[in-house]
Parts: sequence; C-alpha cells; structure tokens
Amino acid sequence: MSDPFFDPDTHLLLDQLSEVQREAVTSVDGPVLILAGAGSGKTRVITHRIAYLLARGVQPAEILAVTFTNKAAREMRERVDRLVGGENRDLWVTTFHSLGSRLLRRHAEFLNYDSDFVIYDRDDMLRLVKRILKDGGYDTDRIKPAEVLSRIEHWKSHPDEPEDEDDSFLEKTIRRIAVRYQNELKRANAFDFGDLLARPLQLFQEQPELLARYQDRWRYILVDEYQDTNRVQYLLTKTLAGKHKNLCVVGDEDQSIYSWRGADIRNILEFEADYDPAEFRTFHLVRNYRSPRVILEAAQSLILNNRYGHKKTQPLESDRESPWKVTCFQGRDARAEASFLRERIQDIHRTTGAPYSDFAVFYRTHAQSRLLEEALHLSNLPYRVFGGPRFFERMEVKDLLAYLRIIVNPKDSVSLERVINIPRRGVGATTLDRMALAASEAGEALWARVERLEGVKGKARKGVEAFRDLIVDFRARKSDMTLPALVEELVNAIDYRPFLIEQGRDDRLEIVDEFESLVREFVLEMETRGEAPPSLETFLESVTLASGVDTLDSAQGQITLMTLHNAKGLEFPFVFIVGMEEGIFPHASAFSDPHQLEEERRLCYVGMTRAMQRLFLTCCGFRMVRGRDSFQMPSRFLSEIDRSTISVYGK
DNA sequence: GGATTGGCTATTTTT
DNA sequence: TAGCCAATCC
Repeated sequence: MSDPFFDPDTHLLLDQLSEVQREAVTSVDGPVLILAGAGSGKTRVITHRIAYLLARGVQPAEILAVTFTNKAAREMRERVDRLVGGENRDLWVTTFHSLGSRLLRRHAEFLNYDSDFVIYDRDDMLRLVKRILKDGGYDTDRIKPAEVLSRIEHWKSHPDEPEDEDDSFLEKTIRRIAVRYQNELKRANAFDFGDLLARPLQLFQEQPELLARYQDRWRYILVDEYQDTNRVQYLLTKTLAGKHKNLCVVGDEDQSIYSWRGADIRNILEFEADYDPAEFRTFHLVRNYRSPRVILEAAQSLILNNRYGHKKTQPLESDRESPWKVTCFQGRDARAEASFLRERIQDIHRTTGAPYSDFAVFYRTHAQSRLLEEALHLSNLPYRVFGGPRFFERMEVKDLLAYLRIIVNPKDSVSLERVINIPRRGVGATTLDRMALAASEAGEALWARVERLEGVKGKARKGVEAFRDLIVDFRARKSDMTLPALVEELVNAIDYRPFLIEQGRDDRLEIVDEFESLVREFVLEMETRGEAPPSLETFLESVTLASGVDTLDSAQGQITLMTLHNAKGLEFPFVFIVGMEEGIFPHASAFSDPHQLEEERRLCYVGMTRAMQRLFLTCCGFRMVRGRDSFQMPSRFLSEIDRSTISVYGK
C-alpha cells in the first residue's frame, strides 16, 4: 500500500479539510482530545479520521467509534463507506448502549444470563420497582418508586463511587430494594439501561482475558459528544483503550446538556490527566462552517455569562455575513406567538422557496408542542414532532411489544404482568398479586407459575391457561414465520382490534396499523441493506435502543418540532426557539442552582448554534401554565445576548 | 373481577 | 390540565 499522502484517493480526502482538521485527522496515535465548537465540522473530522485509518491499512475490525444516537452512528457509517468506497461491516459504529448490548449478547453466560435477554426501558424499570414495593408491603408515600429508580440508576452509572455512609432507615431500605430489584431482573433474564453499561464493565473487570481480547481488537477508539458521557461510560472507554491508548475523544464543553442524566463535564475537562503529556495532543476546532457571524456572536455573548466554565471558551469564527440579525419577538399570548411562527414560516417559504424541511422549532418541554401543532395544523402546514410520547411508548405499541418480548423470553415478568389480562381473560389484580408474590418467594420467574398453573383457581385458571398456550404456541412457531407475519398473526390471535373497539379506543386502531407497517418497513430496510431477514430478537433490540431522532428524515418536506435536547447535533437553515420566558426557559427547576442555570444556558447555546441562516427567538406575555393563565417575564437569556446582534420584530 | 368515579399531584430534559 | 391511583360499587 502506498503512502496515504500520495495515494490519490487519500490525498483528495485530506484536501477537503482545513489545516487544523487535517492535523486532527492524521494524528492517529496516542490519546487525542478534539475540542470541536458548534458547527466546526466535527463529524467530518471523525469520518475522515476513520477513513484515514483505513487508508493506512488499519483493519475495519480494529476500529470502534461511539456516537450519541443511532442516527448519528448510521450517518457516520454511511459517510465512511462513501469516503473509502464499499462497506465496512466489521467496523463498529454504535452508541454506548448498543455496544453494551452487543457485548452482553456475546458473553451473557459469564453473568449467568441467557443471550436472548430483554432490555428494560424506563417504564419497565418503574413497573418492576412498583411490583417490588407492592410485594414487600412498602409504604409508597414514604418510599417513592421514582426516587428508588433514580437511586438505582445513579449507583449503576457510578460503579466506583464509595459506598454511601448514610445509614438512615430510608437509605438502608432503598438499598435493600435495589438488591431485590437486581435479583428480579436476573430472574426475568432482563437487563435495564444502566446494566447495558455497568455490566460489560463488570465483565471486563472480572474476566481479564476477555478484556485483553477486546483491548487487542480495538486498536483505535473514537468517542463523539464526549462532554455528555457519564462515569461508567468514561470507565468503559478508558478500560477498552487501556492497552493501545489510541483514544480520540471529541466534544465541546459549551454543549454539555445532560448532567441531569449523570453526564460529567469533568470527563472532557480532565481527559488529559489520565495520559502521558508527552503523547497527548489537543486540537481546537473554532472555525464555524454553519452559521452567519452575527448568530455566532449572539450565541457567544450568551454563553459568556457562564462563570463556572472551567476552561476559557474559544470564540467561534465565521466569515459569513448575513443581512439578518437574530430576530426576537414578543407576542401577547401563546396564540400570538404561534401565529408569528406560522406567518414567518409561510413568508420565508413563499419568498425564498425554501422547503418546509428547512425549518425547525425548538422548545424546552414537550408540553409546549401542542399549541404549536394546532396552529400549524390549522394553516395546513406539514410538520413532524419528535420525542414526546413517542410511538414506541404508546400504550398499544407497548402491549404488542410486551407480547413479542414474552415470546422471545417468557421470564420477562414485567411484560407478562402487563398483558396477561389483555384482552380480558379474567385474570385480575388479585390473582396477579398472589402469583407474583408466590413466584418471588419461591425465587422463580412469574412464567414458571403460569406454566404450571400453580395456585390459580376458578375462572382465572382458564384465562391463565389460554394465555400460556398462546405463548407456547408462538414460541414454537416463531422461527418458521417472517416477522410481519408473526406480528399480524399475534394481533389476530389476541383479538386486539376488537378489544380496542370494545374499550372505546377505536381511534387507536391506526396505531396498530402503523405498528404493523413499521415492522414491514423494518424488514424491508434490512433487506435493502443486504442483511439477513431480521429475527424477532433483532427487531426488539433496535426498538428498545432507538432514540427520539433516529427516525428523523430531512427529505420528508415537513417542519421539524422538537425539544432543545433533541436538537443537539442537528442543523437547519431556519430555527425558531419558542417560549423564551422565565420559568420555562430557563426552566423554573433550575432557578435555585447556578450550575443548573448554566446548563440551561448551554442548552440555549446549543439551540442557537443550530441555525444555518436565520434564528428567531420568541416569547409571550401571558401563557396558560398548568391550566392557569399566568404573567410571563421574558427570559433572562434574551437580555444576556448582545443587543447589537438582535433586531426586535415589529420595531 | 372489572368498571367507574373522584381526588390528588406533578409538571424537564432521555439512551 | 392531564394522568395516575385508590376507593367504591356492581
């Protein structure tokens, strides 16, 4: 193989980069920190870096790239494939959670799990906690399920934190419940979200030869959005890179917005502390290729109000001029705000011909989307909402998924409990409580009781039996059917549509239709990618680990509505940030804590720097909050932005 | 066992 | 306001 600098393809590849970018791309050996400001071509650097490695003869299987969402992973893989030509199947580009899941599937036996385990999402986790509290006769007024859950999550994401010294009764109780919780997970052959990270780490700590294998394999590791990694992700990364130390992390402290989820900004700020300064390199990408200068100046002036920032932020540079300043608008009420939004979009669409997919509306909380949706709907503007009560979290979808999960893994007690009486089989709460309690006392999964029809009498017995036979039947036949056929048969076998109608939920029938077509699409997509027909297991996994923006497709010609958190990593020509009011943004819950307030400010910074052409910030004087009309003050963020970068609409 | 009602409360962001 | 839960009634 020729020297990459003279290889025509590789040379061209580097030609497209700025000098700093090129250096960041080609410094492949040793630990590297890339501080990449918003819009500075971060993804470009990562993909070129991977392509560069491949051009230098590194095998695809030797590279691991970790991203924040599945969407980002997919795009990154496509871009790499395009750069180097051809597909690179053995190259792992995944999210942390998918990585963990893949590792656990391969090595479940070390943890005494079956490899067909299911993954519990937050809703499942909460149900399990509630079940444990109920069985244990705990007083849910004193011990809140949500509280217990957040403690469990914290422990899992901080595996090296010293044991809590708090020996209060409450604390000890929560710890006892956490132990029970973990046992029940095991019994259900289930891992929760936290396990997907904590357990692989545990695996590596307990199995040095296994760790050695992966350390040898992944000679080059890249981690994107490093400012939003938490403790366990940090430990996992450090462990995997422990041998070759060719670890490249990319991030931006000003875009750290997930501390509430355990993200620790120190991971990026103190990255170099773990490595030999002689080998370590840092690159600052400060040239912005996305936004006009005035928008960057506005964003910059806002973020300068963060005083707890540990490093001096390097201002972003841009040559792009724009006739438009950042536009601010204050409406009388939320309706006026929505009208403004609607009119501006229609106006720009008409005068510039920009497609609707060029527009994005960001808000702080999902609840804000409803009014906007109504306004857009009324004017027949096409839009699409991301996040919120997501499709996969709809009751009907969760029901069907629960069935599918039991078919794969009958030990999944949370799912079993969810659907054993859907449709009505005469198995009520009393029967269920009794069975669950007996199962947990006997140390077995609920399914074991169902299977033996143990301790079920009367009409409930018939119902349990019918349920059991149904599951057994589908389990036996599942591998002979295509995925869409299986789902269709299931929906019919449980008379799900008649059940919904009987419940007066006719309007939900279309969700069932949508689910069925989604399954078909999933199979089709795998087919076009040249992959084998997906198993039920594959489908379930991809559904559980899917994130809000994973289905975002810009070609749809629709206005995008999403929370500011979902906006990270995206860009749109025209951006609206609505509800710029005290209590909403910054959110009231951040008022008392300066650190949280700074995170809100970073969130605003993230939102502003998404804009490629124009940025609108809107607020209103009155708004319905919790069913009450309340007087709203403009957000402090508005007054923190340099006035010279703003033009107030209508003045 | 199951449906209905009434009261309460929480209201941020998500892999 | 809406969604959740517990008590109540059939």
